Amino acid sequence: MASAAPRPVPTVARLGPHGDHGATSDRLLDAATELFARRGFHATSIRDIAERAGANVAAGHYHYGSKKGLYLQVLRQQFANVRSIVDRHGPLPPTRVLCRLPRRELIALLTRRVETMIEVMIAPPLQPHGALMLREMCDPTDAMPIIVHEFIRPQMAEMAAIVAALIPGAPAATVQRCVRSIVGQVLFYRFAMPVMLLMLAKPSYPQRFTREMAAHVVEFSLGGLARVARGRSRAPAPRARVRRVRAPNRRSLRGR
Amino acid sequence: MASAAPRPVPTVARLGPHGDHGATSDRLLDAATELFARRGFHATSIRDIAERAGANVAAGHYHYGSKKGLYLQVLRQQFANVRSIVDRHGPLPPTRVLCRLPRRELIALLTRRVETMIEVMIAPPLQPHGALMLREMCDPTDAMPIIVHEFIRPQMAEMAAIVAALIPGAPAATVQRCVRSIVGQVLFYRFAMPVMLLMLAKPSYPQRFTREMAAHVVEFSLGGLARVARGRSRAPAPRARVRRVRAPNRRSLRGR
DNA sequence: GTGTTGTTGAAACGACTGTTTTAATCGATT
DNA sequence: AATCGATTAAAACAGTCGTTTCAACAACAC
Repeated sequence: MASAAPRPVPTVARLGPHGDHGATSDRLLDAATELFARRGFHATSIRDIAERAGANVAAGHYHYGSKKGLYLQVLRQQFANVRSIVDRHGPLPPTRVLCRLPRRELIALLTRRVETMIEVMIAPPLQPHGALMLREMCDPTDAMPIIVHEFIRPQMAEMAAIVAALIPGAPAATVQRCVRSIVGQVLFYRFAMPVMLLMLAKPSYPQRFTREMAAHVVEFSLGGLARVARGRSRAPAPRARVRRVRAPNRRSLRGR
Repeated sequence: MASAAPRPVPTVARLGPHGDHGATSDRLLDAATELFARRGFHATSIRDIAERAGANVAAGHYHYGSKKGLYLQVLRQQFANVRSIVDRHGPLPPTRVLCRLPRRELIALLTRRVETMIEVMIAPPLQPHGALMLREMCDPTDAMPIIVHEFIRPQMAEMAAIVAALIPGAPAATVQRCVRSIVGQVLFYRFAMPVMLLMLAKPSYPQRFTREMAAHVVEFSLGGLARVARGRSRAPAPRARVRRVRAPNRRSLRGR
């Protein structure tokens, strides 16, 4: 593998203490990726990472400045990976072309995006992306803009273009809501994975399951889009109020 | 405060070191709830909790045995709260009655469930439930069964009953998938909240936003349900395969 | 009063944390 | 061969961690 794509000429590889291509720094990054994804930032120690990488405790600081620096580098690398996968679709046709596409092809475009998302985030073997992203949702760090810029924004922008073409004339806010409905359906299976696996009594999602998942999300979403598009041209439907119910007094629930 | 609602008769309050009603143990639980939700288990120290509760470091162990014991008690209490809110709807009519309900009323039932979910998990002021649940999805602990049993299972079971009535004759697996699509749409706004707020450039969801959120999810879902119900009686649609693309070699992406 | 029981306070325990220091090692250039 | 820079290794740094110990304190039973 590595021999097929040889390292950048080592004679030029003098980039100072940070950012060079020593084998140790790679092993550190791999070990850190694995452990940060599995246990999280706080529960992972530099010593754990060093041991798993077969390196010294000081190596982390030498190559990445600090634990947080290493963490940031892990996320940069991981979401650059994700971005490169997403970009395999090639650029989406411009909006004016998209709007003239037959519905069948629009659906195919949407389907491919949904399938890619499932493949990247949900289908086993699980990649570190999902766990790292989920952890960032718990404790946002400086890496959040990376995730948004490399993964979420492009993914949602492409979907928005397709959705806009599927429900022509819909206001931008409506398109955004629909995109979130589609993405939300997919991400549920990743974010609520522990719950789902516990309820399914399985160690991981079966292949059949992820396959049917993609087909269902597309089907369900096409129905949703159709109704949203139809409803817009008929009733404004400004009902539905979220009632504001306070949580009950804590003490009244304490003693068993 | 404490004088307004006097403690349970102190002469009987002899329940052993754990599980009594001392004011300290309550303050500890409140402080722990707040901090565990905000910073997570590993990033929160017993000393932080004790300080915030105005108690000694030893108090935590005295009342709850260990840090993990305190954490578990926090989750038990919080999801008992959630359960009691969800149960305010009163029991759902049995399935055979549900199936004979006019469609309008079924939609009203679904809407109420969606609104409650949004209110409990998403609408500000944010309660600790959401953060604690999200953290459990990152690092499942012994508290997972509590969450599933007290919150997820009943919520999804009720939705399943309503959905089943809305698409009569649909197989159970289809109903389950639709329920997950609905719940997923809602949970997206909680799980991806940091991303959403960053993209919206807002500190929290505006009231308008959560209100429109509920209306949209219901509309979108009704469309999805309609299409899934219709599609079932026409085409089996066994297409859509998740392609299995491996992540690119890490090294090829490293050096900037 | 004495004794008992449930609760709190201060201090200390050993283990582990991220980080720094210092010296040794390696490879290529001069 | 000598020199220099980049890298690695071992040890120590000052803190913090969860937990324990033990003395003091309060309220009650007798």
